[in-house]
Amino acid sequence: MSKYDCLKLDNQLCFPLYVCAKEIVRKYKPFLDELDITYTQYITLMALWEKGALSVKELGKMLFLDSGTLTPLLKTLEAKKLVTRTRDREDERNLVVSLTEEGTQLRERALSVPVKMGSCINIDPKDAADLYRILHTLMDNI
Amino acid sequence: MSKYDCLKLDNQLCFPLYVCAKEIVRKYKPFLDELDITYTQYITLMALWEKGALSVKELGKMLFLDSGTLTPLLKTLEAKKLVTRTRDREDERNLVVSLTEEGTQLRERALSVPVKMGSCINIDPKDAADLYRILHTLMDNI
DNA sequence: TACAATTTAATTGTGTACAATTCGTTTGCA
DNA sequence: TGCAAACGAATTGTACACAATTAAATTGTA
Repeated sequence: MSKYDCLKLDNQLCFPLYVCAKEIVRKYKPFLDELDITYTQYITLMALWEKGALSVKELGKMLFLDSGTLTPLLKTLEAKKLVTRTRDREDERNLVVSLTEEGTQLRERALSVPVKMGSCINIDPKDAADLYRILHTLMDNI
Repeated sequence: MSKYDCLKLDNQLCFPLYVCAKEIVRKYKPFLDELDITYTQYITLMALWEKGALSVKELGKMLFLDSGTLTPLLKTLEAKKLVTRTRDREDERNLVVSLTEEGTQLRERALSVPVKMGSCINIDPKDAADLYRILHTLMDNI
């Protein structure tokens, strides 16, 4: 019961959030290694698999990432021949990121990732639902 | 209702976790800037304020970080004159990290950080309690 | 229609993160 | 007691993450 209690790690909400996020991303690693992609590349591909093609700005908005992170990441995905990067003819400021044939096909192999993750996370279904809701509420308030 | 639904960003649990952790750490930035420290340096100091002195190994266990992250971070804190790094006389393999006078004093100024964060996060108290419990359960299972 | 303001990516610089490896110290045991 | 195994930190290499700045293209407006 000290005035410093609010500075104890155990009383923080952000710290376990930060740890869980890191550790779960780490859990993904062996499964993503099989696809030769990182977690950030994985969520980028998820956005593209769903939407087909997106500008860097749209990707940034969906993934909460800026061009400083996305530009080198997209160049890496291009080097892996999973996406193409082309300027929008209508507005040359926009860079359009599209899936290649190979990038589209990777979706099939990626189907196993959520399955494998599901069986190694071990969370109560109700907790998962609560967590999902609370995190989305939090995201909206930020 | 496609077989690819499990690969939609909206159906992920890890993605909002990753986003919320990042965005909340970003919310800390202006307040931590005033103390001239980063978020990772902040949680390191929190561990030290609570325990006094810790080896790199103990810090790593508390913070879920390895020496690859901690070694340069602790050298930075040492350069800022907030901690000292000395080898344990009993076992020269251990590096003991201790607070300097200045590092100890920083605790006073840090007291305002949780206060300021509390008023800019805006989360229902029951949700906060649920989130805290669920994240700790998750941490234990990883 | 010039040109300032805005928009979008790219770049630069700093600071994590972590896997894998290396290095010095200590421990265990043959 | 000598030496292999284990241990703890440091190092190396790769990949984010983001603030701040720059650069190119477009838009709005006087």
